[in-house]
Amino acid sequence: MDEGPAAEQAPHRVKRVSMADVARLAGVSSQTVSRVSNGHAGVVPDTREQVLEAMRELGYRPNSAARALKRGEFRTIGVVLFTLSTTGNVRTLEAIASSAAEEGYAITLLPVAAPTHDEVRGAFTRLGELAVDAFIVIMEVHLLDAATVALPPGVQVAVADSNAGDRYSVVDTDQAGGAGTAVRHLLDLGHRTVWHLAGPEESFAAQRRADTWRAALTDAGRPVPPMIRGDWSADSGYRAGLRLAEEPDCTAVFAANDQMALGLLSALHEKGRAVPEEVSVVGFDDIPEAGSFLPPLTTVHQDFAEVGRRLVQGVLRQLRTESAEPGTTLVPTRLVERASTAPPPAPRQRSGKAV
Amino acid sequence: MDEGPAAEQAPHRVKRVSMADVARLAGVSSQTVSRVSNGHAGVVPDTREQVLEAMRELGYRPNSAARALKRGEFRTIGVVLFTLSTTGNVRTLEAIASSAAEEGYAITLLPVAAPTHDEVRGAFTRLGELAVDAFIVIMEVHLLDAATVALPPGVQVAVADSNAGDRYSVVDTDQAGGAGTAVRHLLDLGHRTVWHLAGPEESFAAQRRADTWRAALTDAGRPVPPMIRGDWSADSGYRAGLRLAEEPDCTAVFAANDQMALGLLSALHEKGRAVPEEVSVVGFDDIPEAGSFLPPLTTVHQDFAEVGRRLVQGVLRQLRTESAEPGTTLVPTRLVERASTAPPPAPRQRSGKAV
DNA sequence: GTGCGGTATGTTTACGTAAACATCATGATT
DNA sequence: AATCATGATGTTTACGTAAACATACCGCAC
Repeated sequence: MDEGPAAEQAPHRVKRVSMADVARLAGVSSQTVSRVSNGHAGVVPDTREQVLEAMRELGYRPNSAARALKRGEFRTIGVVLFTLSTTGNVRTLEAIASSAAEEGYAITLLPVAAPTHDEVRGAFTRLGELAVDAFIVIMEVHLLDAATVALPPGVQVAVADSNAGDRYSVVDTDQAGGAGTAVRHLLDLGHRTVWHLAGPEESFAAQRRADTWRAALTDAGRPVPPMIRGDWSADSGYRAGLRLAEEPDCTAVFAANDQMALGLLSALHEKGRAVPEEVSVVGFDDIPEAGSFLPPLTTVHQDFAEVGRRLVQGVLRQLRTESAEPGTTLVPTRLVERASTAPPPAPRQRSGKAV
Repeated sequence: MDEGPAAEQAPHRVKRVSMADVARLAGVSSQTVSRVSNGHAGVVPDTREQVLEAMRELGYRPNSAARALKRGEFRTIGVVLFTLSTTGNVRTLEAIASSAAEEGYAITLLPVAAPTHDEVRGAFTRLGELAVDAFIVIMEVHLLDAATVALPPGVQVAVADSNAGDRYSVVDTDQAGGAGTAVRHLLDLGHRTVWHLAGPEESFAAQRRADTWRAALTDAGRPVPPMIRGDWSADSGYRAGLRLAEEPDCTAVFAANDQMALGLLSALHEKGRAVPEEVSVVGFDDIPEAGSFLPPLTTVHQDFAEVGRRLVQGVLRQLRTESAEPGTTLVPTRLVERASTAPPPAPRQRSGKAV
């Protein structure tokens, strides 16, 4: 049987070992092999051992396509995202992957080249044909809207970075809580008001942080300085910093993420504005490097791991109950105080043209 | 046909639409549906339109499990990696994902919890059962060795961050070229020698960079200072920086990655050692934030996108030719000069106890 | 010893797709 | 008019697995 005539037929393609091959070698039916393979009861130890031995000898590996076809499930979750260039996405993805692995699920990545409606729609179409039981979307909601039409029915979805809690199961960091804490921290330190270096308009998270910043100032009866827009990059933070350095009134800045805070720090240093003595800076994210910035950055810590975990759990629960669970779950943040914040320079005069 | 008796049988499970359903509605055979679905010729426009209409109406999506079973391929590449916490891995993964997408392949992620032999072996076993045609491994070679036994035969592999070019198809950044350029840049600036802040021992890339650093100094007839070991993190760079700040002879440091360089910068600043006036620092990677460090970091740029692209192309080529292609492909680097390097402080005296 | 319950194992079938082969009409060629 | 190539479409089959059903065998109760 080792050198059967069939062995010659396809020299170029490695014929995979199937249950039938194992069955033949072990002298049992393929159903018995299936039972052993799936750990079902009702196989006498003697037979089981024979089958296992045959599997080992032939190097049998179950064919997942056939298995999926039979079972009707792939044990795989698709993850749609735009980019791996933001810390948040990467960390969330990492958490999703490990949570999924714990549940015996694999992750299939579906990168979307550009955040345009067409691209997103295309991605969803492909995802629909993909070997995936459910998926998790990490992107801005307004793009998701456009793609809704293409959302394959019956496939469960969970979403991050979005406010679509009315239609989907959304898990997100408590943006408002975090931003509020950041602003209040600066106010408590004695700053008259707080400037804001915001993320890009398209980002729900950025918008949420900005809204909260404005509300926190208004609630405290403080003036609201003009908002500055960045694009999450350190570079945009640098450019913003050059502008802010020119504002003598600016003693405190809340940056919407740590990368922009880094650029900001760089620009302030270049312009001779000392942090935190003259200007206090707070970031958002708490990336691992934040503690090594100059000065070490006070920032809002996001628990991306928890977001990822809940995303996976949510989508699996939906899968099991066969029902959607719209609603939003918020993961709390916490402020990590380091060395980039301090009380404002001096009991300044109103018009503040001193120095 | 809309309200057939079969409609009631399974209220809880969404019965997926199959080719047969489409065929019935369109009044053709399922083979014709298959032909339309795969864009084969030999279907009259009239019929084709009818089929497409039926597909649309029923929301037909091909079942990828059945397709994979029939075709014997999944059009999916598995990616094994330890962590998404290093820039290199993330950027490489991103490039892999988009290159693969261009070729019509999806990416399945297989995170390995801990870099132990058991974990790796387990990961490979799982990967063997996964719906994957080939895979790409991003990890240290000595761990790959242990797992070789479990490598499913007939499945093609490409590897990054390894020197296993004799057995696998390896694609890597030209570590030696990059490290050599970095060291020579500092030497050319007039520094007597260059210190090295190395990455962790397990990393092939770290080892390679360290070896090259040593060789470059030796070639130039310069003394080789003791090597300092970090673990890629900014934190370890900070700790190393505290030590280096105590070395009056140290005027130039080559850090094995940008994160460690960041920590180093932070420590040097804290200790009052000016960069680049007193100490020059060169990094490796050129992460997007490197330009915003204080001072902006001179570093070796790695083309991760190219590495990812070649990895995918390599593995697909192997898949098509059904043959392994051991060998190593090196992707060139280039030095990005920013503001963290300068000539050494002064024409110092030999014993250098000045200042 | 006949029948019965239970267990170990074998046989049939279906999952959805697509290759291979079969059929049928149409119109051109003899 | 008979033949044949051509193109459009239908029918059969196989991919590898696992559920459902079938069978064979064992020991025990009557």
